[in-house]
Amino acid sequence: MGFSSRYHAAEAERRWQTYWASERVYEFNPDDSRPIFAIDTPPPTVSGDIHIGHVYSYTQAEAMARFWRMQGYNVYYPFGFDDNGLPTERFVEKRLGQRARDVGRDAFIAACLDVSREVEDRFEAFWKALGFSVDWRLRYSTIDPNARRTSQWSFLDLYRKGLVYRAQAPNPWCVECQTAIAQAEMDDTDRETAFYTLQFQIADCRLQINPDQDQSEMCNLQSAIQIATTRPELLPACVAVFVHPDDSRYAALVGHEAITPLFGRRVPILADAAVDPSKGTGAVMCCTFGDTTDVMWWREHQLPLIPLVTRQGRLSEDGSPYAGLTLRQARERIVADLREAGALLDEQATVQTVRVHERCGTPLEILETSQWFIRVLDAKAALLAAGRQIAWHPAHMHTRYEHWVSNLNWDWCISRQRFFGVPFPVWHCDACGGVVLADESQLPVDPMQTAPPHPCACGNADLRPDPDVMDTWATSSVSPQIAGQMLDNPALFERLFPMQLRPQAHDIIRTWAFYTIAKSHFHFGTIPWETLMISGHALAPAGGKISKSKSNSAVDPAALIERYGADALRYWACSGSIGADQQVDETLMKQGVRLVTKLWNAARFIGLQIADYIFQIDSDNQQSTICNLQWSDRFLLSSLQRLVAQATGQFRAYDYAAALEATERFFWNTLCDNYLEWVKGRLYDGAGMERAAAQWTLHQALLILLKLFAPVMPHITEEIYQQLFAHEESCRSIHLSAWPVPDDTLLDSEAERVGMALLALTTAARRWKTARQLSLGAELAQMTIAADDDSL
RNA sequence: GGGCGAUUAGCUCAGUUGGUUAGAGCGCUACGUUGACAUCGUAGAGGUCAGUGGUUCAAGUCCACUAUCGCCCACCA
Repeated sequence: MGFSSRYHAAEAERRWQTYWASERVYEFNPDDSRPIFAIDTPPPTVSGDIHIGHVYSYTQAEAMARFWRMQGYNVYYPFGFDDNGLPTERFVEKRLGQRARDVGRDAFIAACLDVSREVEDRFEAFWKALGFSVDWRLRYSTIDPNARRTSQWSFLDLYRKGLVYRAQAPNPWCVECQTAIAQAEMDDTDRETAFYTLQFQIADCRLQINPDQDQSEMCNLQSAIQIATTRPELLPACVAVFVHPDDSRYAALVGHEAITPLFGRRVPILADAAVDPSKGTGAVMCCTFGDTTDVMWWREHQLPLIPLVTRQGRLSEDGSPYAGLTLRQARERIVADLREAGALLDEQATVQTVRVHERCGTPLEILETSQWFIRVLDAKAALLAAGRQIAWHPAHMHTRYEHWVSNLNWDWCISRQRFFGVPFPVWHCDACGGVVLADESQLPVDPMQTAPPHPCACGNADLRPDPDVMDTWATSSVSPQIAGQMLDNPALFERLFPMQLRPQAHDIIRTWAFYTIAKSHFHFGTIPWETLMISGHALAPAGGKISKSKSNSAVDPAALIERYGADALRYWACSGSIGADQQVDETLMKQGVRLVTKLWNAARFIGLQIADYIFQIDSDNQQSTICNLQWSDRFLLSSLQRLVAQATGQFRAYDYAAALEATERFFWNTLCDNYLEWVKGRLYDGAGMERAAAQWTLHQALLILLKLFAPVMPHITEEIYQQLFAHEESCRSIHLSAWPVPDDTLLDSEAERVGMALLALTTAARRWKTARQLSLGAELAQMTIAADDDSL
């Protein structure tokens, strides 16, 4: 074998990936008695291709998995794909160029399964090409039978614990996707709209006139009230007008009724402190439902409900004569008619922030629908407490969780009126309004295809299957239970759970992290993992978010592997600090390539120089070598022990980036630029123990540095390790070898002082030569140095 | 409106519990092919650490305020 003059990354990386697979280097062994380190891998959403952001985030976690494996843990490293749910449905709809409801339930589900499978295989191939140490036997998807079964088990468990309920309630609704959604799935966007001022007549206003005052003025003042709105199309659903209780302009009107223009509906004028008197006219109409304030007023003041907007986003019969129109059409017509009727007093363009569905950008409506909810609002305090038991890296990300939980104001709506998801294991009884749950033995079950286990308690056997599917997060929030094989292998799960690590990006703290913590709390009263490792985002080279649709070779992961190699791409990913966003920077990838080359060349040289020593190593030989270490050897070995201690501490604190930087600095500057040059004389011309001391030192340094680099650059380190050290350590792979432990007997502060003096001497000599434009190889007649260290 | 981050060399970023002349890589300038490496090496130029005020013997680091940027949340009639 031996070292060729050049390292061919593409060939070597493929070769080692094949070797790792055939040697089952990363497979979890349940019979291994060492402590387990279980990782709750983030299953990427199947909604597009791999992008550089995935590489950034996943690689950082992968390097940590390698570190813990070398620390002696029995690493459980599964990999999942989140393919069930709306994101995948939207992706597939886009591909098919057809809406799900037009394709048909069964055909659409089949298409989703096909597309998911294809995308997941591509992802897996990519992660393998990046050298991921995943145990691919543990691959799962959130639509597979085990995931569906676990998810349905979760539902049944929560139902029995009284933590899930079905309610007819106002809830955010997407008219584009035609489904209910949860609070966590809402985004904000600005849109241009108009602020309309409408004139409402006051009912029976003449009866209110005080005969002692000027009649004409009084009548003008109180015969009408002006309200400002951005949603005139909701006028048919107006159920009240609100003013602020301290607003003297309207005080006299509170308790009376206004009449909606065009529709002539009498609605009460009510006072509520939630009204902002300075906004618009200070009087606002309450519709069912324009926003969450309307919902609050509707509840608190027990107002009637007019279901104006249909699930398709059109006006219902309650909007007659505008029934059947889309919201947009209705707005245009109603505004025009208001204008004609003289009820439109003002119209001003304005920019308004509206809530939209994060998946499609469509403004959300609030509809009263029948949905399943999980009671999270009651558990805020417990969920905050759970969050505090988890170690967050970086720590400040915990604050986001705290704020999200503290500010929750909806229970978690988990039902979706969609297709590609986990069905509810439930049949409804229309006779008594009760439900029949599936038996656990039936799971996973599709109630549309399977008969209920028994008739309803009321005797009715004609049950209606629940047609909905679960929110995708309702399933991915049990990823520790899915990945940990809770139902198939409870004994194993017992050992895996709570898991040690959840890596994920910061944008899904409010969803995946939160929901997983909630589920774990509800099911088991425990936290799901000990540590949360939160990654930042990769930013496009010019700054800003990576657009998934943009195909740019500077951010195309496959092209980057081809151009720089997996190790170099990993080097870039791991140079970004934990939790910090980082621009995609090809100069860092080039730096990674240089580091790989430098490692190769240094190893090639060291390998040659120590070849005649390696084979002699035995304890006697090693002992006498250590006794003959020179100042420079002792300097290098001593500072190496400090490096090991430092890098180990940094890895343990999830600061892989700092560990990498320190290791690189030591390797490049201390070892290559200086120590190697110092000992060349001894290596070439020295003899006996003097030479052996340098050989042993180089041997130790290279082996330890390879191990410190191994989590970030698994291929080049394996390549060198296999050539020089694998036989000696009797190890199949550097990645199964033991992480170095600092050897305190090698600490030598005096030698480090001498080393610093040697460095100063070296630098001075180089500066002197450079100033005279001499080659660094030029011989110097003599050197004197005013060193303050007389031990030289 | 509230919160969390960030602001350090032309660019991308490090700067640990406050401690001499603030670092790295890239880029730039000059030089050098020395028996691992030109995908290299050496040396150099380049920063009033966003601003103001404060605490301290000592502040890039701690505190307050301000500005700009990013993200999260709330409001959004």
